[in-house]
Amino acid sequence: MLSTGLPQGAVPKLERPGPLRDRVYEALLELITTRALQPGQHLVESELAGHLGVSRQPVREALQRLNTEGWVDLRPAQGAFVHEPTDEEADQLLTVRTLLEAEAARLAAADAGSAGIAALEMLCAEGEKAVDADDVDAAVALNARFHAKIMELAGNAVLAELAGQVDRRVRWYYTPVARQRGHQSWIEHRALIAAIADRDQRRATELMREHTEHTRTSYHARQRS
Amino acid sequence: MLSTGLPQGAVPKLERPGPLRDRVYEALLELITTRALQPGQHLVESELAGHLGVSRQPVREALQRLNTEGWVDLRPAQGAFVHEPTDEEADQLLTVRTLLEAEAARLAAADAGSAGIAALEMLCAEGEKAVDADDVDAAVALNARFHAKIMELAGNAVLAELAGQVDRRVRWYYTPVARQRGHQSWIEHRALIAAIADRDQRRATELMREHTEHTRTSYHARQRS
DNA sequence: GAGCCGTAGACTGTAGACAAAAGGCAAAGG
DNA sequence: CCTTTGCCTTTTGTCTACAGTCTACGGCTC
Repeated sequence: MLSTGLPQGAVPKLERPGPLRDRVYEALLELITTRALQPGQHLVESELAGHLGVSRQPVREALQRLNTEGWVDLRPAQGAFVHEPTDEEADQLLTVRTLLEAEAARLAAADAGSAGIAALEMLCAEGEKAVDADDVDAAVALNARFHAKIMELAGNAVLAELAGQVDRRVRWYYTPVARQRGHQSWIEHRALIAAIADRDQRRATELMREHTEHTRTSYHARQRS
Repeated sequence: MLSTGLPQGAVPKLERPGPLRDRVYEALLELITTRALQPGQHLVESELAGHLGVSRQPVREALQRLNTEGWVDLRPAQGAFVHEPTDEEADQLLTVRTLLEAEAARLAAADAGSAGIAALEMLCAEGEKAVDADDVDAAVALNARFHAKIMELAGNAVLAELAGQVDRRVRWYYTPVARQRGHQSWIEHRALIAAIADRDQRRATELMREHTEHTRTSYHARQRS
């Protein structure tokens, strides 16, 4: 036990830079999701290393992680290429997302505390405000946080881990479409919160399923245009 | 077009060793799942490198991949430790597995061809034979192949990818328990095949759900002993 | 005797260098 | 004019070396 009277949280933990590979990973993921690196593009290690001011090694490790998570394709002895999502893959990903999110909604409904529900409602309110203000970026971010919060309330770390990755990839494909939907989305969120507050597992599952299925519908509608 | 008269498939493709990191990855995963490397054990890079006859680099890359997939915990500036599964985590993993497998069964029931069903029945027959012969290792392997086949029939690559990883980890936790169940398991498989052959999505889902839930029950029963 | 500080060892994190393989281009031959 | 072959450039895969950091042990002080 510390004998000093310092409050526990006051020590800023003197933030260490942390492993370089992780920061490279974050940077590359940001570049990919923002379309700065386009699908199919050839990623040259030395190039990225020079651009980021680090050695090739951390870049390599970051690329490998991105590979296992499906963001880049690592062709042996040839290099890394930004993954090109096919329509089929996007569809399969949406199927899985629906599954995971629906289960999360069910679990959240099973044991949601009033504090959690309050947090959801707050996020929802902010989201609606962002939509009204036409602040699309904020709305998208709040949407992500809303779903993440439900995951948190579900209390299943493994599920959250998988859903986090799937969601992020879905959002990558879905970004161009996201600007259409927006208002309707938050209405559905409201209904979902109500179901969770009522501890109605079946209704929560069904609402979340419909909600994510609407995403799929929007995606396909977009594809055709 | 080749002017030589060589038959197309006869060329053995002269198997190249492939990236060293992948083989190191496979080797380490084998060592972990077979309990040669016990949970909590400290994995020293240079040690493994020397033991496998390679440099530290491929070992590092393999460890990082194992880290992202949840097999080892990579504590910064301290090294890699074989992940220690907690009861809670095992339970969450089983929940997710139930979810994924049940969906796979539904999809398989939705569009299963007669060829696929025949393959399932063949695997089932072999599995029953292995159980009767008390060949536990073969039975476990065939069980894995059976579930993998259903995944394949589901025709969802993303789902298969996730389920493959989850399944392997579940099997890791579950291995000591596996020797109890065995006979009952294949009876349930038979029922599942019948549901898929009938294209009864609801029944296939439910049967697979019960089937994987039985695994959970066995696990918890084991825990108490 | 107990607790603290200093030092040494070991391991990881990162950088740089070398060898091998793949793809592209040009020149020679049919 | 087309095909094929050889070379060359580029990029990856692997190894070795060095610096930073954490842990553990031993001595020292109170």
